[in-house]
Amino acid sequence: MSIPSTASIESQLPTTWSSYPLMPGYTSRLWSQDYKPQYWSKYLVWQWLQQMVDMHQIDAASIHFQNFDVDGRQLCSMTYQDFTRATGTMGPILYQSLNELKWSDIAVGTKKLKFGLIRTKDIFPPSLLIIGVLCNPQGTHLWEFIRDILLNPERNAGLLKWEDRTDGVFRFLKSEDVAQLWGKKKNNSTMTYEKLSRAMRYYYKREILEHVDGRRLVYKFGKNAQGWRLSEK
DNA sequence: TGATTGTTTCCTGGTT
DNA sequence: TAACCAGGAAACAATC
Repeated sequence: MSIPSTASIESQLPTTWSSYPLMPGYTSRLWSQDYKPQYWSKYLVWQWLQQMVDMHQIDAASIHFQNFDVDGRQLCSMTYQDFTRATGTMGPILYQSLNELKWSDIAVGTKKLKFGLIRTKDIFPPSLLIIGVLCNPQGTHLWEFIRDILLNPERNAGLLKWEDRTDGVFRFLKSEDVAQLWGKKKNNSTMTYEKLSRAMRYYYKREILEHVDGRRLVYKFGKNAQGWRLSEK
């Protein structure tokens, strides 16, 4: 089977998520054959990695992210040893998860889904459901979006900065740019920092963020925010 | 189909 | 005076 290039795959994807029909209980994006990790773009590889970090409460600092600056085809060619070298003790888990995805019977699943009779969870293995969720931008919350920018400085063009990495204190460097990026993710061209910050303030009550006194553009992750700590286990 | 959740939008008033 | 902060209220879309 020949594998199309990442660019050609992405050019075939819809520009908006809503252009694919969703069924009740079905939160994944329908990609037909593109579910397979072999077809992932670099971005999806990274998203998968992020999701695994969150799911297994991995210390993100222990992962050599530069080793995952690859597309799905390159990812699938990585050996067990490659994963262990790049992620330490998490290597086996990531390797197994990837293999599970590589060999899942996607064709059967998508065929059944076309008839709209079966919920995703009935036919997809758990790790595949993870991909479904992470491929859905509606599933990514604002605080996770912020956290992911902070955790990936190579993808963060001076938008946000850690003030105190240990305490989870961070600062907006380009508040409006972050708001624009968030708006782009949500297909909302009218997003502003004013609106984004209102959403941020709602997190105080849920203890996802903690209030930082008297400092402009500075926020702090709270006890209910996960995946940002250096030694989160 | 109603309830819930997570924003989004708008607003007023206060602070830096 | 602009930019930001705080939080109430209502609306909205997705999900349960």
